[in-house]
Amino acid sequence: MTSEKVTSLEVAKRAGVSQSAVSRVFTPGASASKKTIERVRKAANDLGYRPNVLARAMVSGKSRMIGLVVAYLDNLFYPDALERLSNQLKEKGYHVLIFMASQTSGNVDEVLQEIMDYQVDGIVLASVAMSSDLAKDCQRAGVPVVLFNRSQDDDRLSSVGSDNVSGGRKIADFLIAGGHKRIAHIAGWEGASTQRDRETGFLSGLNSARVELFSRDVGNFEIEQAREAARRMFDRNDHPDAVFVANDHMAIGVMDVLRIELGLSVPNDVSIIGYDDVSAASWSGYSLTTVRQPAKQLVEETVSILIDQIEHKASNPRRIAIDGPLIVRGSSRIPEGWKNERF
Amino acid sequence: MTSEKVTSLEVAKRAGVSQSAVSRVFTPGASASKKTIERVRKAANDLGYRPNVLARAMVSGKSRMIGLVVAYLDNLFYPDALERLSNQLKEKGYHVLIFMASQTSGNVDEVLQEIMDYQVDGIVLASVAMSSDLAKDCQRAGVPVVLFNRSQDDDRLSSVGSDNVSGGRKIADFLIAGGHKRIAHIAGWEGASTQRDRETGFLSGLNSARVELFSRDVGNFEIEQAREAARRMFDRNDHPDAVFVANDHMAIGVMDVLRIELGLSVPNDVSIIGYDDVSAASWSGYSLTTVRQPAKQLVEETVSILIDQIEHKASNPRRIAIDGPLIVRGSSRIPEGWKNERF
DNA sequence: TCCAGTTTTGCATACGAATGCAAATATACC
DNA sequence: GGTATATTTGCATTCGTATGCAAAACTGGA
Repeated sequence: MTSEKVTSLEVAKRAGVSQSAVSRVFTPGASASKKTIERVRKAANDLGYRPNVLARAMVSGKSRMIGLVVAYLDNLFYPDALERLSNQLKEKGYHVLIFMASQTSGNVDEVLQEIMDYQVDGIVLASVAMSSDLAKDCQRAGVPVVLFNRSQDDDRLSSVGSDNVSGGRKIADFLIAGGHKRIAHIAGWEGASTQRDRETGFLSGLNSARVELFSRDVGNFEIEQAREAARRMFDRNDHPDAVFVANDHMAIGVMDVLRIELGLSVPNDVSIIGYDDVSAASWSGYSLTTVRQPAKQLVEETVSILIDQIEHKASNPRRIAIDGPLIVRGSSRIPEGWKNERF
Repeated sequence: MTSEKVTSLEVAKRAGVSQSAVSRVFTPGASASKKTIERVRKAANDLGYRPNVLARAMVSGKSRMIGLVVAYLDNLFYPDALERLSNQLKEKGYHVLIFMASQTSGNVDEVLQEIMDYQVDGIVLASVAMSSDLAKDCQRAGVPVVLFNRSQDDDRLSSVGSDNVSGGRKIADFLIAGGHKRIAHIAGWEGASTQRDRETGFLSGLNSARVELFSRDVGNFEIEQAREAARRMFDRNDHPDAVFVANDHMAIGVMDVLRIELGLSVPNDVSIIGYDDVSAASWSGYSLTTVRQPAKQLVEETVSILIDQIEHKASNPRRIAIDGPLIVRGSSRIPEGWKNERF
């Protein structure tokens, strides 16, 4: 009745071989004769034996776990990425130990310590940054770190994201081509590199056309704060005729406020553009024009970097920015003769 | 440069004590003198020592990891629950090892085996079922299992969910009180206990009022399938004047189809009711009437059961169904004189 | 059949921390 | 101060598996 785990020793006895033989049968690349393999497999099956990953980790030094720290789980971009990440890592024989970081707060370092306690083989920080000290610790411990959808000026850290500057610029170009005159921006959390880059690209786009930003507010990547920002921004006679909202999650909240609370028409009165292309952006209720972050590729790169560093000791961090297309939908006025890149 | 993990032995040397002393300082409830505690703490700090959870797990038999299997991560109900679960477990010193199950498929058992390989102390199956054989294995291995938002007729398994029968009935009562005459249902995946229970309650409610179900289709808890179900259901002259959609995730897709593709007015032409009360249900764009699943309480119960069974050896499985209130919003015609339970 | 070369096997040890036991030390009380 | 009791300490072992090393068992060739 009580816990009875089957060990390699028991399998060994039953198969009439040594414990090492059993271990070798379950270790890819180790040498064992056909006969032993067969007998051990049989005994293992009879007893329902499976190798203990933890014990294995102790001696090999590889836990086959990847630590993931994630913040904005209510933004569907992240659950989607999480699912992909977990599946792809599973293919490679790794699994995900998950940790929540409370948004913009500074508890990330503490959480990272806890992660390291589990001897993870690698770490993914999704939309979260870490202190320089910790980065040093990770490097010292030989644990590769990948920043997902955020970058940081620390050459010990790899990062994977989309080209946010280029994305921001595309949005500006598109809005200007659409003839908008009063272009506004609702920012995410200003501490985030994604926010800074998107805004930089956006402003440089406006600047090239000698257009000034009409108004600006901050939503901190939180839907409720974005709604409030929208209310403030439109609580005056001359409101913007276009708003770039720093991600889809907030953009959706903003659209609700504009259309339902304020009775404005999107895109006739105001064009809205988001960023990410989360699934809700393509729902017909929103039909949100946005810049797509290619989640599949982002995750593939993330996994590839991790595996390279863990298994091949490729130790130089990589920084990757993948270009994402503008996905034009119904939430924005479409410039004359605009050829849709994709739908 | 290379990986240099600090061990308790090194700390011991530096502090001039034995390895056991170090261990005791870091083991709550073990005895150590003030002096040793102080010296060990100091040495540990200097060296940046932190106990290795895996080594600890080997000897104690407790990994302080909980395995979580989850399927519908695109339904925000689950990311929300995941976040709560992770946070609450963290409070208790546990962490979550996450695994994806591809929806209605049968790969859950395989995934569970992988989970057990990590010697998790407990398992949560979110919206996923397991084979009876596996349940036996878990019990034999002393690993408690909690089914979250799904139940199963196996008295070895605990389950936590809302009272779906009662919820379904509330919806029927409400629609009938609202004077609806052609009441339809779009079901989730019919293999799920939640689906069966919600529908049972719903039908029994209709039955009590001698109302027959007007039409029925299946969306399998997938938004795209729900949309198609809605198109089929409304592709005729006499369509329903009310639809109970088995969860909010699908209901939102259904509303989009009805309002935007078919030009119907909700709730004037048709009332829509969902189930879960995910955050999007309260967005003004949808304002969906729904039955709330009290996620906070559900997770609290889940954690409480797990901890009880792990730490107190309380070995009798518990089955919990928490009643959820009907949240009346704008997507449904409101009966005369209806007193809103809550908003 | 015998030998060199190759493959397979078992022994012993390591990974890092927790813990039962007995010895050593500290504390209390008279 | 002395004895009885309580607390702290170190030693040695344990958890389950992987692996270097040397012995053993095969293989093929002459």
